[in-house]
Amino acid sequence: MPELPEVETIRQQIQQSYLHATIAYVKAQPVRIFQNVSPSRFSRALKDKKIMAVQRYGKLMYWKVEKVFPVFHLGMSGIFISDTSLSLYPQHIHISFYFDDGRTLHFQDVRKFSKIFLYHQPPSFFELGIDPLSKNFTLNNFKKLLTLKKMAIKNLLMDQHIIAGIGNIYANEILFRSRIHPLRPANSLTLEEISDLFKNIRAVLSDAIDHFGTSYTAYRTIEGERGENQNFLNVYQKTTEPCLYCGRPIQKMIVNSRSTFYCPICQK
DNA sequence: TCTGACCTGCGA
DNA sequence: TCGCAGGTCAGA
Repeated sequence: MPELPEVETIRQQIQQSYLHATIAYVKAQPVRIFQNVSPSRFSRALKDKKIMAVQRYGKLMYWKVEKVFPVFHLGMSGIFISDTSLSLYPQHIHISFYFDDGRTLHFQDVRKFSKIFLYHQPPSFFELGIDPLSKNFTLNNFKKLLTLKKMAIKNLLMDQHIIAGIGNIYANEILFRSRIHPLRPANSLTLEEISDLFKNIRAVLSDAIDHFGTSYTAYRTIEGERGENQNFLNVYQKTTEPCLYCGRPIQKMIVNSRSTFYCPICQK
């Protein structure tokens, strides 16, 4: 599920509602999503601790909980839901955070592709590429990432080791807005195309955050509400619908085992 | 570079 | 019943 805009929406909501809240205790179920920590150790490490910060890097969200740092990768279907919306989604709850003010925040994941880590120092994310909404993501740095890379531009945009945060929905939308064919080798883009693509990466992701993310299937905000960005998509899941620019039908193909939507007329 | 595996639910 | 779904990784 969640790409950068959905994770950022969730991060903002958790920060708004739970920053400086104290976790009284945690109930964590024995599921495969725990990576470098057992559910019981995870629960013990957070008990009676205060959330000091809620951060995001790429598709990862992490909290500073006094001296420990839980890190959440939401996989395809991970969501956080508050106790007020729990009745809407009561199944597949893997972690419940009980706060000392009586509130509860639940982590749910139907498909169990999420990954939970716990660190005792600030995570570095050295294995990930540049976060496209960070200060480090400059046009010059982006140019350097593209040169010498023969791989298809869509694969490059989705490669988390190169750029951290873009998934299938937004890769499709960014390339459509930039009028670049998904299979173009990255090193074949002109300077003008690179500049346009750079702007559109930030614009598409920022617009999606403004719309609280895309709810195509599972994604919900912590209050159980759908995002709104699905109402603003131009190509994703729009096969046979008319292209915004030329009116010819949007087409679908498979790239790197992922459904890819594009306009064969406008995207060169 | 590609495929299958990991999971569950939904719609055709 | 089958294919597909916002992700990632190991192995061929």
